[in-house]
Amino acid sequence: MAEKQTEGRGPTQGAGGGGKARSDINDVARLARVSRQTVSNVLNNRTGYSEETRTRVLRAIEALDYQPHRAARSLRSQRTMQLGYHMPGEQLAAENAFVLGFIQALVRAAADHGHHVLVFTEQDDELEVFRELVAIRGVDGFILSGSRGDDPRAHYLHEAGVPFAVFGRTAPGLPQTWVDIDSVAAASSAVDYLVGRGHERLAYVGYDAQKSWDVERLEGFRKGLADHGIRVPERSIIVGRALEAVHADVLRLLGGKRPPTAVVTGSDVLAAVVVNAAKSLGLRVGQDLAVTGFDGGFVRHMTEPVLTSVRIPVDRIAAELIACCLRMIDDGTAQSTGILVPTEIAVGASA
Amino acid sequence: MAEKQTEGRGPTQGAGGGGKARSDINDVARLARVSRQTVSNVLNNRTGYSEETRTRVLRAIEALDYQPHRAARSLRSQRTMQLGYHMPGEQLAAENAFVLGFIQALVRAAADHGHHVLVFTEQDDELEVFRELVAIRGVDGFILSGSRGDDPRAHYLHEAGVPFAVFGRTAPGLPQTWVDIDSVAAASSAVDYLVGRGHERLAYVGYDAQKSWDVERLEGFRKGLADHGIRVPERSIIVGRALEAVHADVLRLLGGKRPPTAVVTGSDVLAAVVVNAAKSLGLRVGQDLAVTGFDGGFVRHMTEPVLTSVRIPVDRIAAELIACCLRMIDDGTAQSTGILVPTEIAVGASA
DNA sequence: CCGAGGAGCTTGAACGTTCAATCAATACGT
DNA sequence: ACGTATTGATTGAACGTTCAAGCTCCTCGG
Repeated sequence: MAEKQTEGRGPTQGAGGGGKARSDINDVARLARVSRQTVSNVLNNRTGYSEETRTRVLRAIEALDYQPHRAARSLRSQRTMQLGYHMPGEQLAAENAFVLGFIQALVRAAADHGHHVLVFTEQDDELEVFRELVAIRGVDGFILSGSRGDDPRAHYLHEAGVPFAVFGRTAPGLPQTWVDIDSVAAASSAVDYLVGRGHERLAYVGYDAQKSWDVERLEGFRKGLADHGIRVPERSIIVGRALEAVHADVLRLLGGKRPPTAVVTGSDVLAAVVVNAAKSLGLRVGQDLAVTGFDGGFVRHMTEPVLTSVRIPVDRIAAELIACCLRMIDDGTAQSTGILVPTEIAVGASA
Repeated sequence: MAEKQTEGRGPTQGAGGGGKARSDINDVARLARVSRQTVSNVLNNRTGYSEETRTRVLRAIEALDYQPHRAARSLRSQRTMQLGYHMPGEQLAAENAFVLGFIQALVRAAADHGHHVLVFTEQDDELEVFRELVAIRGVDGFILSGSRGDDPRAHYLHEAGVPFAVFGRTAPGLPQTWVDIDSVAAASSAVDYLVGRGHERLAYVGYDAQKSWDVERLEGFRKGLADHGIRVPERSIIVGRALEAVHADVLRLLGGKRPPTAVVTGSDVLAAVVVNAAKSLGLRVGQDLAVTGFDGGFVRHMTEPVLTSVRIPVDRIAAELIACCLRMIDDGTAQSTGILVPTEIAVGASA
């Protein structure tokens, strides 16, 4: 069965000895006895080839361990297969505890679609890196998180016509795709949980209202109270950003007269602070005082007892974000859609 | 002063109205009345043009807001200007508290050199993503961290001839570039600090020996003791991975007879656990019991009082790693070098 | 029997840059 | 004055892929 020997050599070998040059699409084509284009078609599973050719091509790809050159691909197809994630830059921010898990989830979700994640943070001007990344066409789209109100990043990306998906809601006027948890429902579910376990004197500890989440979680707490016809004094609602200050306020509250029996918090980090304060006063968390967290990441395990916490389903959120973003990239259209993903309560021993 | 008008049109405009096509190198060349190549040379600051041409080119670049197309560049130059960072994948691992700060530092350091960071994590097989990234030429090099002993990742990258720099030491036989803190000295400096403040009954709480760091920190603790001629009972050395178990052990230790007056820990997360346990027993941390952490990230502020901690200088480390990695990429040579960066003690109120 | 249409495959061009070679003009040493 | 560098610049080709045509053969309806 005389092979036609179009040009019998294998993958382009460097003339010398050691140089093991990677094979390109032409090598595959040669081995499979088809044209470049057919290989390309198989690779991008388009139509226009027989089943038999397909297997021959796949076999050749396998044999040569061929993988298409990313840069060459992007150059022609205008797709980098990379998404950019703008991470918050503050080194010591308490929200950071959440971000790592989010990144992990994003990376995984992106990988499921054959994409990579380029993580960046602002240097000087917040939009600078965005502009650069868009200009050099370094990514196909962006994932944003931690929006505060009217987000300049969202405005810029919209303006520039670059696909993006937001975790959280932002820039009300803009057509955009977002994924969010129902923070109000989530916080109020924490109240439900505590009331269900017999608590009536509740308190709330949260961040001051910098991001929409902070506002909504407090709102959810208030709604939860209202649902059960409970009223709490205003001093039982503590908000702040500096953990030291929050700690002091909590100490005062717990040490005061008619202290709360349960505390809902806006994050696991804050819950840890509350646990700390409670223990300083000799209270046994989980027995003398119930505490719920909000996040469900690794911080939940840092306290003793392990926190009962409203878990933010990062995997689900990341999957939706990536899927939405990729859909926008494929369609080229920016329709306004929002997805609310449900939270659940991860039960620990703190409440 | 009649312009020569080689071909007077500006950046390639889409015929229609709205389409604002980006300008390419030819547009710049045209506007500056030089050739592509000269623009390219200016861009990559090579030699071979007059100062006057240079300014003309720069002016043109400025005017057109030109930025070279990343993919085109990589295709020809074989440089992606991207580095890969393999992040640990476990969602709930306590080491995670450290990773985010490290990523932030890496991203910043890379940006200082005009590079981006592609963060990834293993899916199934640990090396799978490495292989893929190398095959498609998605990055110029890798940054590794969290090496445990003989790291298969390092072996693979060495084998494949891909530049990489490691935070921590690994794979003893391999020529490689690493940056590390002197964990032994760091941990022993914590002992010095505590002894300096009058403590004699010390304890250690660390992770069990999975990574070299864990081992060295304990070793440093022992060295510190030896330096001061102090002996501690073996039960004062607690190692484990599950935070709950560590908590229980610490409770037992602190509640026992002749409990330590100071605890050195192998991470801020563990220190937080110790603080928790101490408070459960009614001890005032910073007064009745001194606790030192190890890391210096945001976790340090999660406890009350704020932790006194051995700070790992992530910015410095990231800068060195990136610089080393880029040097390897430029030179194409993998020489064996190691850099030990000093730690310092971030003084809080816990010790 | 012819022409339209489609399935299956191929070919030249293009994407935007850098590489390698070349060229013109000026400066230099003897 | 003449060959030879040196400086400043240009041009064709190449990187490895996908796009946009095109080509060939076969089928099928009229």
